[in-house]
Amino acid sequence: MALQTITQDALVESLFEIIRCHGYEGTTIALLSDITGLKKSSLYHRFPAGKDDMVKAVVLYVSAQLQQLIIAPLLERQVAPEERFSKMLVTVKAFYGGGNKNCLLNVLSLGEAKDDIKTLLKQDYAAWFAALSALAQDAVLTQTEAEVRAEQFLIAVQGALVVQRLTENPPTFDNCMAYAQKQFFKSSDG
Amino acid sequence: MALQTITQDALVESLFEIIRCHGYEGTTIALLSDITGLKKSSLYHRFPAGKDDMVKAVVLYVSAQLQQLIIAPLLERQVAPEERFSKMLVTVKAFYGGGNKNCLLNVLSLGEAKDDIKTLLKQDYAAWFAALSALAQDAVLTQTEAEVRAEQFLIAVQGALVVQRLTENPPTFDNCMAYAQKQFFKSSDG
DNA sequence: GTCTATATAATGATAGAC
DNA sequence: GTCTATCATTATATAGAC
Repeated sequence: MALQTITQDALVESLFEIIRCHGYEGTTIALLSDITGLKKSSLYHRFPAGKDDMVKAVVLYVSAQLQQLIIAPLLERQVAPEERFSKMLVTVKAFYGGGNKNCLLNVLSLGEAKDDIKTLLKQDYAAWFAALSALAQDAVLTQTEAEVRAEQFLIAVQGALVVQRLTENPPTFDNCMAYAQKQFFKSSDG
Repeated sequence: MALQTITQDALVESLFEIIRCHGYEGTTIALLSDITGLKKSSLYHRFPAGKDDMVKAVVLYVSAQLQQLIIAPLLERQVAPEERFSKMLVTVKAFYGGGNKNCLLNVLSLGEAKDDIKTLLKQDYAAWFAALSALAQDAVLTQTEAEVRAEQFLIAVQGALVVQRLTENPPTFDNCMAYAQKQFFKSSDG
């Protein structure tokens, strides 16, 4: 059998999909080995500190994705707020597989991942929240109201993912995102 | 050291708190033994089929709680819909410890719990959804709109729990519930 | 950098005394 | 019905050949 070869990026992407699906304690080194095709000792060669090292690499990868694909576009002030939001939704739907894939923030904040990992997750949430809040303020809302909308939207994302996983009813997430967009930009009184 | 003694109800309640906190794979028999004070073999005596038996007992216990404390009061048609909803919120806030405790439906739908357990979780969600939908129809909404409101509320519950766990920002859940109540009963135009 | 082989600890589960 | 003691399996992790 030929030696396995896989770039570090492709490997981390693969680890990400496994971890978001199985959670921290549900992800075993044997499972990572089986799915990536790399033997366990090879995984340890790439991540000397073991499982936590692998999880941390995945979290950092997701942080970078979040920053590039979601947060940066949200802050492009030359684009109209509604359009920035729409483009974010396209990315978000793809990122969560139309609501069929879990959010790492939910999955890893549940398990007994190390504190430094939970701090990174918290920072990811905060960054997304701040970008949404800034967008809402660009759309003429007060800071207070903008922060409420940002939080409500992120609650809708996490909640819809949980509910769709639970009910296995695929339109839930996409429907919820469409509704959330209307709510995000509605006039302040309603 | 004296023999441990604990009623089955108190034991299941204790198992519930451990499982909702640590998840399916994060909950080890050793941990259950440490916290309940019962030795591992005593746990197996009470739940001969092992871990899955324990989890199933917890899920059935939660189903009963949901039915008695949340669903039944929601369906008391002699009480005004707004009041039924308010009373549900009091129960829900207590049940989730003001947003500091996890929902078993989220926790167990993530892990690799057996299919019959996931079916029970699905039924719990469906029962809560149906009761909320009936309540919304009592409050004069169309069936379609009632079902949207019911789903939106349950999404808010699950999402707010995730976000509060993530941010460790305690008012999140209670604030979200207050907002959700207003949304649930607002007039149909939006 | 990947592999085979192995060490060490934790996990789910059982046998049998009291 | 609870306990001590133990088992078989799986988990994380390492040593060393190629």
